Amino acid sequence: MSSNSRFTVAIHALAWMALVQPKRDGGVMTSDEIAGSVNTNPVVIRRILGQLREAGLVEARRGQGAGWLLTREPAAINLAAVYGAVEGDPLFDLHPAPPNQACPVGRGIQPVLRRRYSRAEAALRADLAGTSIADVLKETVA
Amino acid sequence: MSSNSRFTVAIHALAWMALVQPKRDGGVMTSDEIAGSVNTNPVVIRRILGQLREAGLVEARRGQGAGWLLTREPAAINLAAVYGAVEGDPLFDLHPAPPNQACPVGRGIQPVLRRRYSRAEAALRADLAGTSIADVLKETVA
DNA sequence: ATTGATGTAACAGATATTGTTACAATAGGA
DNA sequence: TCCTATTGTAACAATATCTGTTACATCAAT
Repeated sequence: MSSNSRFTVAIHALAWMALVQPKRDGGVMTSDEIAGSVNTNPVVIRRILGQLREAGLVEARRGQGAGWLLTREPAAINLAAVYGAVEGDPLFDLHPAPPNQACPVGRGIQPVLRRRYSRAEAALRADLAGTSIADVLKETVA
Repeated sequence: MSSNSRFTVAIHALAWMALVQPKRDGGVMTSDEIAGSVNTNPVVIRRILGQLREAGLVEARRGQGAGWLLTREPAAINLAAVYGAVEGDPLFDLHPAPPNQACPVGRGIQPVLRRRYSRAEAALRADLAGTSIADVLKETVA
């Protein structure tokens, strides 16, 4: 599976925000600062934080003194929410081309796989839900 | 996540082999026949069945009258084994470039994520292990 | 008005995926 | 021994995705 690192970058950004934000007046952090910790380009960070914003996990201030803020306590952000925010597509694809409808397997397998895949994905999310950004941060700085 | 359809193709091929093989003398099926049901090119099938062969789930006969055979009962092949056979890469990537080692989060987060990701992947596999090719086939032809 | 940040479009390079052609290797059977 | 049907695999094209990058409009506090 050609994977991607958005989940990692999102968790890293949130963990760093959780660490720094309380120590800072106003608490805003810029995409530039976050990019410095993740070691990537600020636009990459803005793209990913934009997805987290749509999911309600962070908030962006604009204008002078702008930046990003967590909207919840780090302990109230779990990895399933982060995963849902940055990962839109289903984990497994079905057939690239529709299977042969003249074959009993080709005709019947897609709904079976769809159900099965969504159960597997639910199991993955349930596991991810057991860890929060606060948990990740605590382990990371330990 | 840029996904792929190898898992789907593998399950489809195995389910069809499980359906047809018992009805056939010798039981071998060619990549051409399987490609006809999946609706793809025989080379795509041979590539994927090759991975299943390396994992010991199927066997290939060569020469005249060659083709593919299941090496186990369909009830003894579970989806976690199929997933393991066709999906080599980890589910989630870490950082594209090493994070900033001067930052406490950048320095400490990778081992935490590695552990966490491998736990999530184990949860996924555990769920997949609960379904066999026989289960898929039964639901598919129902 | 100035300033410093977000939001987003556009593009390049790298890589993955699927489909395809081509052909060597294999082994059964005439 | 030769013919034949199939696997095994390399090579390539088309497409898509991912990451990084430049560029610039938008925004709001000072």
